[in-house]
Amino acid sequence: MPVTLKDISKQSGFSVTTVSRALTGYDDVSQRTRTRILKIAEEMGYEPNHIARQLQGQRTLTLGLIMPARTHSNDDDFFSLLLKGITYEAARNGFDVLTSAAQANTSEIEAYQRFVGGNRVDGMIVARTQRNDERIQYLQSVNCPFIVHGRLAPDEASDFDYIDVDSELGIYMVTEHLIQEGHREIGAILPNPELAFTPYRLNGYREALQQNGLNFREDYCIHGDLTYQSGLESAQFLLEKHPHLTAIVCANDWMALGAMAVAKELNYPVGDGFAVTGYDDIPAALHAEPSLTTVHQPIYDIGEQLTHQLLDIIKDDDPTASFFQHLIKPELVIRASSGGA
Amino acid sequence: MPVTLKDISKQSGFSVTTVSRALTGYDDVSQRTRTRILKIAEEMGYEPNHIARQLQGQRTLTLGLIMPARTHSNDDDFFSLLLKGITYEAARNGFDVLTSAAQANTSEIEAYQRFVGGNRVDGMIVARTQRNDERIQYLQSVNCPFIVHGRLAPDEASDFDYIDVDSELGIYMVTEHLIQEGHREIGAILPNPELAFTPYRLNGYREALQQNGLNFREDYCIHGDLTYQSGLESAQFLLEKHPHLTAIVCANDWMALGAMAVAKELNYPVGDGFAVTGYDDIPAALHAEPSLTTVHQPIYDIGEQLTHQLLDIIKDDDPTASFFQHLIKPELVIRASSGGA
DNA sequence: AGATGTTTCCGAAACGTTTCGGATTATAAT
DNA sequence: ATTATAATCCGAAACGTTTCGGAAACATCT
Repeated sequence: MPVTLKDISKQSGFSVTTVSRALTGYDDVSQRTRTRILKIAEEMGYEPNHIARQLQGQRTLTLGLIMPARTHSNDDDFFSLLLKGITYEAARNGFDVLTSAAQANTSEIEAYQRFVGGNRVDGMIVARTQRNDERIQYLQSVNCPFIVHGRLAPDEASDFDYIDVDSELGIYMVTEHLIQEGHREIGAILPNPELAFTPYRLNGYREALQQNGLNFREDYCIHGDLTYQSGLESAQFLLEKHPHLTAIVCANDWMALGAMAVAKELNYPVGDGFAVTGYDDIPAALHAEPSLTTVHQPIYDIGEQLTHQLLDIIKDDDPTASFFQHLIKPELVIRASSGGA
Repeated sequence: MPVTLKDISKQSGFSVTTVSRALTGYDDVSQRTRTRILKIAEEMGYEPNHIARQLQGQRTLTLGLIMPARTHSNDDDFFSLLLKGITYEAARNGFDVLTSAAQANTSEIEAYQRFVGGNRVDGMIVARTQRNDERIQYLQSVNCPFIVHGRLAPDEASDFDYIDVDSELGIYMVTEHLIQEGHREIGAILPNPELAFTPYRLNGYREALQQNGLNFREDYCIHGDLTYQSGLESAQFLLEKHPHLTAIVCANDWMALGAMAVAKELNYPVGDGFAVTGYDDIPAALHAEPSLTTVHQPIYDIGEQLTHQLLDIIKDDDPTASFFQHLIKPELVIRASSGGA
C-alpha cells in the first residue's frame, strides 16, 4: 500500500538506484532529474521505509530503555521522567526511543537481548544500578554502546560510561545541615541494600556524623524500599525504638513523606524541632506541609545528558577513549521540614 | 557480528529455510533435526534479527506514541505516566513501544509520518486531543490502527475509537460538592480553549451551577494553560476582580496548587471557608496543605486500557466493527481544601 | 584522431528473515 | 513391484532500501 522507491522508479522512468540517490542527495544525479524525482516523490507521498533502511544500513537511529519489572509504585515517576528527558533530547538529534518493560517472571536480560541482539537499537541507557549488575555485564559482553545512570557500589569497579549524582555528598550535606540546626540524634531510612547507591548514601550519612563529632549508630539506620508505605513503617519502627530522635534523614522523598506522616501522627513537632529530610525533590516535596527539605535531583536533565553523551559514544565509537564518568554535584534544598531542634 | 540463520545453517548442514522453520516451530521438520538445530542455535547465542523480520513480515510488534513538542512543564507527568501504563501493558503482550517527541519548529504530523509511513509501528496511541485534531485526520487518511485518549470537542464528530474520562461529569461533581458545602460564589480556572476537553469542563461547571439554581457568570471564568504558574496568575486576577469569591474550581491540580498558594498569600482561609479544587489527583494533591479535593484520573490505568484496546483493534482489524468508545466515570476525591463556606 | 576525463545513470548484490511451491525420501497401501 | 501418501527438506523469491562497480554518453585535451 505505501509507495516505495520502485513505484517512483516506474512513474519517473529512472532506475530504483537513481531514485534512491536523488532522494538522499547524492551528487551524481543531474539537477534536472533530481527535481523531477523529488517532485514525483512528493506527489505520491513517499515516505522512506525505515525498517528497510535499518536492515540495509545496520543503524537504527534508535535508543533503547528497559523499565524494571516493577517500579516501587505507580507514583514513582523516576523512570518516566528520565524517559521524558531522553526522548526529547533524542528527538532533537533525529533519534527515537524504544522502550519496553521487563516481565515479572523473567530476567530483565531477555528484554535487553531482544533489543540489542535483535538489532533494534544503536545504544542502550541503563538506570538504577544494582550490585553486580548483570545488565552491564551483558552489554559489555556484546559490545553494545551504552551509558548508565549511576555507578556500581564503591567496592565494585565501574568500568563504563556513566553519569551519577554524588549522593554520598548529597546525604552528607543534608545530614550536616541537620547537625547545624542543632540536631544530635539523627536516624536514617536507607534504600534497599541491593541498590548500588545505597552504600554511598550510608557513607555520606556516617561521614557527616563523624566529621562533626557525633557517633554513628547502626541501630539508628533502617532499610526501606523507597515507597511511601515503607517510609511509614520504617519511621514507626525507628521512633518506637528511639523516641528521643529529633531528626530522620530519608533516602528519597516518598519515604520522607511517609516518615513525616508518622511523625505528625505521633505528635512530633515536624518542622519545629523535629526534622525530616528527603532526597530527589519530587514535585510533592515542595507542596508538602511542612515543605520538605531535600536534595534536588534533576532527573529530566540527567535524561538529556545521558542521551547526549550516548549519542557521542555511538558516533565516534572509539574503543580506546577513556570512560566518560561524570559526577553531578547535588544541590541542597532547604525548606521548612528541617526546622531546628 | 551477530549470528544469523545462515551461520546456523552452515554449522548444522541444514538449509536456511529448515533452520528458520525449526526455530519458529513449524511441523514439517522432524523432531530430530529440530532439536539439533535448537541446540546449535542456543550454543551460538542466536537472537532473531527483529528488523529483518519486520521487513519480511510487515508487522513490527511495536506501538507508537508521540509526545507533544512541549508539555506545559517538566513536572507535567501526564505523558510519562501514560507512557508507563502503555509500556507495561504492551510488554505483557509482547509489544514494544516506540516514542519520540515532536520538534518545536515543525508539525507534529511529521513525527507521525516517520512512524506510520516509515512502517515502524503497528498502531498509534494519541492523547490530549485538540479541536480539529490533524493527527487523527492523518491516521484516518492512511488507515493506520490507532486509539485516542480523549474525544474531540462536543461540536465535532468523534468517529474513532477512544477512551475518555467523563470530565463534564467530573467537574459537575466537584462543583456540586462545593455548592453542597455552602459555596455560592464559585470561580473557575479552565484550560486552554484549543484543547478538546475544555468545553466539557466548562459545561460541567455551568450545568452544576444552573441545576442548583445559581447563575453562571462568564466573568467568573478564566483560561489558564495548566501550569502552576498560570494557576497563580489566574487566581490572582480572579480574586482581584471578584474578592468575594469563596471557591475556585480548577481544571487541573497544578493550577489548583497555584491558586491555593495565591489564596493563602492573600489570607483567604483555604480549607476553612475558602475552597480550591483540582482535577487529576496527582501525588502532590494528597500531600498539599491543605490536601487538595480533586477528581481522580487513573492515567496509568488508562494507558493500560488504551493499549489493551489498541492491540485488539490491530488483531481483528475488522473495519466494519463499530467504534470502541468508552467513557470512564470520574471519581470525586474529597479532601481538606474544599472546606465549607 | 585518439586518449582522457566528467557527468549521469544503472544492474546486481546485499542486509536477515519468511514463505511458496516443489523436490526428495521414507512409509504405507495395493 | 507399483502406486499413493505422508514426512522432510530445500531453492528461490520477496520485503524496501543502499551501495559497489561499472557502463554509456558526452566533453575536453593533446
